[in-house]
This record gives sequence, structure tokens and C-alpha cells, in this order.
Amino acid sequence: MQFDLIDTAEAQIHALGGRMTSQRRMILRALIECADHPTAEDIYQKVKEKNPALNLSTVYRTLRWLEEHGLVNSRRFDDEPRLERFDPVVQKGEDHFHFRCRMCNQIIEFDTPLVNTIKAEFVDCFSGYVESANLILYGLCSECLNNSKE
Amino acid sequence: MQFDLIDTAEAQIHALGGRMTSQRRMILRALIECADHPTAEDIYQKVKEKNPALNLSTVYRTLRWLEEHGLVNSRRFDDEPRLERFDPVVQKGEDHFHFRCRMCNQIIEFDTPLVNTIKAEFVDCFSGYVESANLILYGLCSECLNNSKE
DNA sequence: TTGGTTATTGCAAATGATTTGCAATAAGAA
DNA sequence: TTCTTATTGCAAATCATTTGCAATAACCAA
Repeated sequence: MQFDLIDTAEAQIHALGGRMTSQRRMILRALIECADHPTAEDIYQKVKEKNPALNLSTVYRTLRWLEEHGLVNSRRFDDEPRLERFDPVVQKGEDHFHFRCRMCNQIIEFDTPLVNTIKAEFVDCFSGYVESANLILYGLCSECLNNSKE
Repeated sequence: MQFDLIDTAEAQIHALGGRMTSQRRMILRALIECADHPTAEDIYQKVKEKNPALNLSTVYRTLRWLEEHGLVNSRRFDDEPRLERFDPVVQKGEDHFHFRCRMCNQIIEFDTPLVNTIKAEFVDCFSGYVESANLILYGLCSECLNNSKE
């Protein structure tokens, strides 16, 4: 099943004039298998277990290329602003937003139509044109909230 | 009028166990005079014109201290993720959100109650507790949109 | 007003995620 | 298979931000 995604990605990469390499395949697979918005370093470590020859800068370059070509998204969170986290576009829907638990650092994805309402509201007030929105909520997830109640 | 704000800040700093120094005064004044979310470097340059002895790390330490003590807010924008921008809390309301024009890089502040609705929505779905929200819209401001229509 | 305590400063060096130059390698078209 | 050139590995560079340390200056108490 992941293999379908990899095949799809390969087709997309070719369509974009890129080449599918063993490194790219491994990086994509790791990215897709990682449930939770891995960093470049996370992916590097994961792939390295099986293939120690991989270089970290290859991971960075690959992720950047995939991002520039729309196959991957990236985010940063306010509690680790220098760290980029990645997200395959393939398997996820379009716009989704994020909640980050400040205790366990878990990231929860959610969706809401209200952001579109806010975009429209903004255009009503200021004119202009809104291309994208980045919304992140910070707080405690339900488990951490319960744990902290003891 | 800015002087009132500086006096207020001085009182707050003392209340927090800090000391008001000439550097802090200058940094605060520059921050308040800068309309538009300056970076540490912006503030450094501005203060340096009058007082060349100031050191950049003092600017960073001061801004960080002020932020940790709630007198200053900071943000990063997706188009310059490594650069921290600062915002005096004193003169601005509580929660406000931001729009950033991807052409002229202008930052527009706005407010909307809908973010609270989204917070509530999130809690309904996932339980947990939402402490804060960071919403940034990206696009073209009205001027840049008009300019690009020619 | 004067000390004495200690928060704050300036300076230089460290950090750390990410990027880049370059020569070597390998993917894919012919 | 061969040729072109996109991609890799490696090491070094970036660059905003932080940190250690000795010197300085705010502020509290006498």
C-alpha cells in the first residue's frame, strides 16, 4: 500500500523532470511511514538504520526539492522555531491545520471551514487577496490535560 | 506620549525584579517607534545611530527578557522562518492576528472572534485545552494586488 | 550619599539547523 | 551501451541567535 504511494510519487517526480533515486525512494518511504511530522534529522536517522551511506544533506536537498514541487509540506512550531517538520502531501487532504500539545509535543491535525470565513472577512475589510493560511493552536491534549489534573 | 509607555515599562520591569538600564530604555523606545514588527537587527541599527556602543547581543537578551516577562511578543513568518520579529505588548491589544503580503512584505494586523470559535470547535472534537492560537494569512495586500493587475 | 550586591552589559566565541561548492556517481533518454 | 546532466556525499560555509566571562552600573539598605 505504501508502495502505491511511492509509485505515484515516482510518476510525479518524472513528470516534473526529476529522477527517482534509491535515496529519494527511502526518504519518501520514511516520510510516509512516520506518522507524525518528522524532522529532516528524524528521517535521516530512520533511513540510516538500513542504509548507513545516506548523507544528511541529501535528506535536506530531497525534502526541499519535494517541497518546492508540491509533494511535501513543511511547518514550524513556535516552541521549536528553528526546526522544520515535514509532511507528505500525497496521502493527506488539502488544507488542514494543527494543534500542538505543549507537554507531549503531539501534533493533531484538524480541519475547519471557518478559516475560509476568516479569509473572506479579511478581504472584506482590507481588500487584497489571501493565498494561504497557517493556523496553529497550542495547549494541552486531552491525555495531558487529564494527567495534569491529578 | 511614548514616554508614558516607557515609564509604564519601567514600572513593570521593576515589579518583575529587573533593572531599567539606558540600553533597555533605548531598545524599548525603538521597538515602540518601529511601526512594523522589527527584527532584533532592525532595532540594533536604529539604536546604534544614536548610541554606537550598543551591542547586538544586548538587544537579543533584552528582547528575550521582555518576551519571557510578557512585555513583548514575537512572531516568525513562513517566508523568513529563521527571523524573529518583535512586537511591544504595551501599546497593542491582546490577541491579534497577522496578514503578510508576499510582495511588499507588509504586515497587517487584524482581529476576529472566529478564532475563538475555532478553539471551541477543536475542544469539542478532541477535548484538551487550547491556550493560544497563531493565525497568519499570506497573500497580496490591496496595493500589490492592484499593481499586479496592470 | 555611599557602599555593596548582583543584574546587566560588551565582547568573542559557540551553536545548530540548514545550505552550498565541488568532484564523483548514477538515472534515464537516445 | 553511451551520453548527458540530475543527484549524491563530503566538507565547509551560513547566519540568526545564544552563551561564558570579566567589567560595569542599577538599585536597595545603611
